[in-house]
Amino acid sequence: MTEKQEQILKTALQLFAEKGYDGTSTAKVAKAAGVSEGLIFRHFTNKEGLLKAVLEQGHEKVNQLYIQFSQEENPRKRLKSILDFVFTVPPEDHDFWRLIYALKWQTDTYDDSATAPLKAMLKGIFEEMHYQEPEAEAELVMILLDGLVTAILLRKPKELRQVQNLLHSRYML
Amino acid sequence: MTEKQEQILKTALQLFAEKGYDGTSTAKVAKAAGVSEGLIFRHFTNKEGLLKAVLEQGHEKVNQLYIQFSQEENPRKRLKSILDFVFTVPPEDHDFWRLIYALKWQTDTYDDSATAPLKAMLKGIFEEMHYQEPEAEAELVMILLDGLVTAILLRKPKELRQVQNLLHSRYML
DNA sequence: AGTCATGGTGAGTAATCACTCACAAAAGTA
DNA sequence: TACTTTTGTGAGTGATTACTCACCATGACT
Repeated sequence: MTEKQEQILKTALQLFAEKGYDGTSTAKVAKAAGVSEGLIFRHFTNKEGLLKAVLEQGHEKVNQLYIQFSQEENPRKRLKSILDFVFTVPPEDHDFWRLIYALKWQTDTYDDSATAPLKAMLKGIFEEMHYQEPEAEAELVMILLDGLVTAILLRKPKELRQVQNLLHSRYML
Repeated sequence: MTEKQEQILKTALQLFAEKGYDGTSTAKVAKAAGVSEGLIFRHFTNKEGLLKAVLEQGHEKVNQLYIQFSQEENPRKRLKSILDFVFTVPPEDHDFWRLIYALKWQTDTYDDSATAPLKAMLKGIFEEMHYQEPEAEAELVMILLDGLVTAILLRKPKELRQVQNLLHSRYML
């Protein structure tokens, strides 16, 4: 991976997250990255290939995250680390999450295989914690996480801290 | 409002929701609506004007919804009607909500003035119900509703019914 | 030194983009 | 009927789109 290649990926992520995939031309990416437009196609074949490359490097981070969660010693700590993570998503990852969340609404892109492992983990957690309906509870938390990430990424509500405390007490964390 | 005008709005909503605003050209809208492209600009000035017109007719429905919620006789019923609404969003309105949710991620479009009245209503509900932190609780429900709509519009999880029951018992509805 | 793969450029390309405009049909008004 | 306004068309417009390609530079291997 050359320096210019990394620069392209970094710039593309930035612009895709900010203006949307369809709203960002390869010409703009090239210009902002300080690179000729042809180079994008040399390395990534086409615009879709560029998007895939951008997403791929992000997905590695996500997988590491799942591993990190699963290594907590008991279900309660696992749930806490998952929940607390979304309240403190690293700002340098905001662009990536923004892009992911924006792309969800593009019909031909959506695919929930990326979230399936998390859902399975949550179900396991609630089974271990002897909840009556672990599956539904897991789905509810998935829905909650989704809403939380959305709020944090684009509304940044001032009551976040209190919401976090509310959830801690509700799940006894 | 002429027949062709309505046809344009209907088609635009459909395509914007499906392919995104940036992913839909005025030429495609015109063709799908069975109308000359020039007519779009005659009636709506430009593409942005078309989007605004599409959104406006949707917002009327939303305001009626708020009125409907507020007319419930007590806070518990108000909360129930809000919560139950999202579980049964009319399919004919799905395109509108899809568009709204997709546009949220477009930086230059987002504006939470449309959701502020709902948040205020929720706060009032939890105050009347003597919750300890009505503001935070309202924010949490806003976040939940956001996640719920997302799930219903594009994942349609099979445990929806159970999630609804879970929420009913959790808020004692 | 010579060869070759790889990285990088910039000027092309046809197609599509949002938008305009001269014009005509239709509808309203007197 | 005659006049005006509104609705509608379709062939334009220049700019931008994703993408190609002939060409050059660099460095590694023989």
